[in-house]
Amino acid sequence: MADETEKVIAEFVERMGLILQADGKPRIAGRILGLMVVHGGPFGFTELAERLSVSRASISTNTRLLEDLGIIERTSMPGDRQDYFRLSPQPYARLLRGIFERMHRARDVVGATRAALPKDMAGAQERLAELDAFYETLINNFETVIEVWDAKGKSPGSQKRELTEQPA
Amino acid sequence: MADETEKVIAEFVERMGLILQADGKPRIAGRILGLMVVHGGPFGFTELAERLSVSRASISTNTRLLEDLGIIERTSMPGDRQDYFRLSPQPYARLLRGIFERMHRARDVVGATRAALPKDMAGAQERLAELDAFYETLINNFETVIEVWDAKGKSPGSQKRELTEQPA
DNA sequence: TAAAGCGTTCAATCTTGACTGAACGAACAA
DNA sequence: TTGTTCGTTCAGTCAAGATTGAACGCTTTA
Repeated sequence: MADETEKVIAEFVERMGLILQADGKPRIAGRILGLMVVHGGPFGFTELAERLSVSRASISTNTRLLEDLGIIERTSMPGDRQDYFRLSPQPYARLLRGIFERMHRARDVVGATRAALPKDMAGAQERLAELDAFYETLINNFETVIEVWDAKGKSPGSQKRELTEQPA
Repeated sequence: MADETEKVIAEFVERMGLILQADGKPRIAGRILGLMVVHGGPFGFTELAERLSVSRASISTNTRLLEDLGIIERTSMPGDRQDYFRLSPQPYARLLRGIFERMHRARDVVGATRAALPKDMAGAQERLAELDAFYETLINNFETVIEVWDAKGKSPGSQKRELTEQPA
């Protein structure tokens, strides 16, 4: 693999780290995800630690985080007691759920406040209603995107997944 | 105003702080926004600092942040050399732009990587294309929401803004 | 049995960014 | 002029959370 290509990949992995970080997740989680996007194959636990020059403790924590989010899956190889990880079937839609749920929580806060505030605080009620409506449309729209994306993932067209491409 | 009401408001202000924080913005910015949502009226610079028990330096920094985002506006009162702040006309859609731009940047990273990577890395190209497409639909959808919301704000129906409600 | 490799956990460290206090210049008042 | 009230800036502090090293329990191998 060309030197230039290596550089591009390293850069991408790093940027994915920053992107996930901007999403409130640890940077290392993003780097792991980045690595999995470019090189498809399952990665071994130790291998991840080495490639990212990061402690095994971090790999343990962050793979579990990504696993809990449903973004990656833990697998195993026959005759090998190491854990392996690879992208989940619909990794990206899962990423969305985080944002989606945050919005939902925000709307709940607004709704609860609105209900708890006296009706005669007209100005406050009005502004809260507007904020509520805003989150409402936002959430509805997000729901649509997630559904569409999930459906797309279930279509036979993009179901292919090469488990062994590049021994990673 | 009832004691219970005060408590609800304080709670709301605090939660708005956390909501904005989850969005990568300082907590105090969220508290300022929360205060403005419940009490509509313009707030004086010093008043904000006192009500939130926060340094004037923080108010300076965070009002400017919100101002730059287009979420609040700085105004002035005749015969008073203090600065005053109030919600912008379409405050919530502005909040969105942050997320929107982050997504845009993310898609650019993916696109650039895809272009820089050799075409014969079929697996990588395919996965990057999928991620690219994902951000694409996401961005398109967001654009729609923002447009819809902007249009709504421009309709005469919700144009009312009570500048003087509650001397705050 | 012992030794090595595995993943997890936890206390400690390190990093990042929010927040503050103090100093400052500008505008106004006396 | 001096003194006060503004808002801003900046160096320093502080807090939150990411990351690590070490210890641990478990499983496999010899």
